[in-house]
Amino acid sequence: METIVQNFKKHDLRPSPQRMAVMKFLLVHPTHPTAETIYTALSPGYPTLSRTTVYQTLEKLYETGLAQKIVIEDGEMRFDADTSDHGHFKCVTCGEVFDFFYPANHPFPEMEGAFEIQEKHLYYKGLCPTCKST
Amino acid sequence: METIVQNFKKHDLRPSPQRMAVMKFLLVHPTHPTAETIYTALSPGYPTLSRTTVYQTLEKLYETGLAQKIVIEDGEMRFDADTSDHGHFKCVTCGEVFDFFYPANHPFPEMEGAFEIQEKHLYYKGLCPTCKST
DNA sequence: GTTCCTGCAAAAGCTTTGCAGAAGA
DNA sequence: TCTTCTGCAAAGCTTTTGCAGGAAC
Repeated sequence: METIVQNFKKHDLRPSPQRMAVMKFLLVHPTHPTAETIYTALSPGYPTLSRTTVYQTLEKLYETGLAQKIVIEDGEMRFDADTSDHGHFKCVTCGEVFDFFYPANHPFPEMEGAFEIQEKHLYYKGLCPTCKST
Repeated sequence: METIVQNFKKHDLRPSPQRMAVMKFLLVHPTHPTAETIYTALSPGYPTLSRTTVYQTLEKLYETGLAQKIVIEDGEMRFDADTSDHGHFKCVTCGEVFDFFYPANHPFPEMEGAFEIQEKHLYYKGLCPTCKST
């Protein structure tokens, strides 16, 4: 909790109750939620919370590097407070998104020419164990 | 041209003029166009062409494996007639999408457990040589 | 006082769906 | 005939923007 406030201040983000709630939700639910999911989950506790605030908060978290923005399917942006390098797997049947990790020194393809790479994203699609066996 | 017709028939797709035009556009323009880009480009030649047809055609091409569906940014689906394994790089400044290739035997992270992987996507973001030097 | 933040309402952008007519098998 | 395909219009969803009031610094 303390840490969240400190991280916010470090990035010139005011630790408003709404922002704290969104960040806390991401930390407690590492399920790569969408903005809508977060909004729906937090609404009962923050009756006046608006989607606008959720969207803006998530964008801020992404800009400051406090969260990752994940795009696997069009039309749904997901967020992840785990900003370490890791991949994502989306089950095409149940829609759930799983993490998968790899060593820090894992070789990634190089690019020819003078490209400046800022983000690397890796995602797979397929069937999760549960859906596969059904 | 002949090949396109044959590929279509192989997958039970009728080679309508509209579909041929979309497929041909993808082959001639390996620039990962969006549905809108394709629609805009083809409209002059097919005055009655509708977005619906473009969207449906692209979906069909994806389902039959004749094209790849690429999602990097939310809100824009891109398509690529090159269905070989390769990565994509999107320049955050100019928006252009570049291909990058890697050896067929390039090691990709493994997943623990009984996941059935159907698609692997790799994309980078950053600055392209032109935008970097500007 | 000035800047940042919230949230309502509206707009925007991309994609999908319903449906009727046309074309092909 | 029966299935597939096209395309107009409308709807659907997610996300963004304009703006006014409020809070923090």
